Amino acid sequence: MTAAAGASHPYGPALAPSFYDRDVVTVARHLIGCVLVHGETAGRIVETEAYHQDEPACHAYVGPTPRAATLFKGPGIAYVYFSYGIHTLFNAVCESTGVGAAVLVRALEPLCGEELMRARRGRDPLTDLCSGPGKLTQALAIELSHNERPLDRGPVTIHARMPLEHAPAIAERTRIGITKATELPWRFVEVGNAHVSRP
DNA sequence: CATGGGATTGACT
DNA sequence: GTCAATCCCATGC
Repeated sequence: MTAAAGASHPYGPALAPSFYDRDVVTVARHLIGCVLVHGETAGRIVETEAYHQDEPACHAYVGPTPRAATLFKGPGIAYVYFSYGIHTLFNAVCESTGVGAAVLVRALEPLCGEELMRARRGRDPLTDLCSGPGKLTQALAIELSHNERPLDRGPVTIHARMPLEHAPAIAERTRIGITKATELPWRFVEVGNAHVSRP
């Protein structure tokens, strides 16, 4: 890779808060193909899910509890939380301030820092580095301290699709691993991408 | 304050 | 296919 210290990323510009200030399902679809960056590691987003306060699978459904408060604090910030006592899950908060909504990033195609990802994950196969929401946070070293940090300024940032890349083919699915509102087709995957968590 | 469950993963039958 | 790990948070007494 390139990357002298201080050099700009070889990706498009970081997405502004206005990108996230839209219907959360639309944002989930548009995030496919964008690039998630943290330090020397980066990956192309290939799987997302939308969550909104009006449906019971969303943490914001019960209102702004201490954990879910982040979801109401305005578009373009990170929502990071622990699941199953083991894994950290990364979301991008969407829609207007006061509305609880976020996109869960579920899988990445590694672009930069693959050896660092392998070291952090303790695994070798490329498709086992970021092919799940808990895996990608471990590979990119995303932690609870990144909660509520702005996604256009970092330390964790999301960038527009790589300039020369054509628009990805996107398939719509139902969300995974939830018990409520399972019928909503709010999961988006890039068709045929080997890094998706579940085909 | 005690308890139960979860937007998961990895190891094992 | 099954199942344990492990801890924060929401809920209820």
